[in-house]
Amino acid sequence: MKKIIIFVANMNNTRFATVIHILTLLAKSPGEWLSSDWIAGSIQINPVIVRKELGELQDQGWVTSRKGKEGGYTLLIPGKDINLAAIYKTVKKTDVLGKKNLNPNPKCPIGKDMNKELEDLFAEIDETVFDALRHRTLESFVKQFG
Amino acid sequence: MKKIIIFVANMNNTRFATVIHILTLLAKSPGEWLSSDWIAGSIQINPVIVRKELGELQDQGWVTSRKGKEGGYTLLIPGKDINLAAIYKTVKKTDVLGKKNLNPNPKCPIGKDMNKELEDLFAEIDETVFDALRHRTLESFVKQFG
DNA sequence: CATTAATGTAATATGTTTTATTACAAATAA
DNA sequence: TTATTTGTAATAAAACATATTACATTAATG
Repeated sequence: MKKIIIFVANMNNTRFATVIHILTLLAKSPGEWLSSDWIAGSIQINPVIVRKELGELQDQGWVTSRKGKEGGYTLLIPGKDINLAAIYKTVKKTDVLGKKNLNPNPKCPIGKDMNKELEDLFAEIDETVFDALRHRTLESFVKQFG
Repeated sequence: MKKIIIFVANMNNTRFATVIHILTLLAKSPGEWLSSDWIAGSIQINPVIVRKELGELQDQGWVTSRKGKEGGYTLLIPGKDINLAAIYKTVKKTDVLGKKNLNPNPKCPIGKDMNKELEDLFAEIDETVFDALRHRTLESFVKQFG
């Protein structure tokens, strides 16, 4: 699947939950082909959303798909090779601390430098989250399920 | 200002940026009364938004206000006594990793436990962010400005 | 080779959240 | 008394997220 992404505005707030749910199901059934309809039934969301997220997971090289009868999706790599920071990055569209205001007043001595200072702070906090997620893997997450 | 909050649905994505901007301006002018209009002019957002955020900052006990001519807002406590985790908590409405899906399928062995597992993970990441923000203060943030 | 079932994706609709705006009562300085 | 400011409700507009419909394409299988 090839995509040229010009600009994606939407930050889907349930995307991390959705994607880790999808990956958990796939990791629990290695070698099997799960359909978007079946996966959607577990999450109880629309199957088109599931297919879209699976498109991103294919872009990451984690998943492949098969069309037609008996088709579906399956994991290409073991869960221990997918860490949660990488999963988060596939769905993350805004900084952890949110968005900056677009036009702080350049004539105000504070306003003119605000976004530069926030840039540094926001980047640092994002890194903190990545660090915390990096040492966790899909495998360790999946192991928690009975 | 007393409020009974039944349920607040809105998570304003620029709220952290807005609130830290407001607090920075107040901290840079100790003892002065800044109007919501003047503050809004620095951020270049609507003054009503500024007054709403200042309402929350008053609830925290950090700020007080004065109505009427020559009125405005001023800081009640020094910037070193306000840490960024506390600021984040005043505006935070969702977990860092986002929202959970509402109704994972209880008949699915994965679906039925998903939100419990996500709950733990999401709480842990939130704590990580609080920890990173806790050792920074408004004072240290403000000092960065020329 | 017709049928069935699945992905991939566009287009559209609906719902939710965020931000801005309008309006005005209440307060207060001068 | 006038001018100015907060506090807040109500509404509007914009942005974002999710769901739905539709259908071309692909592939297994009887």
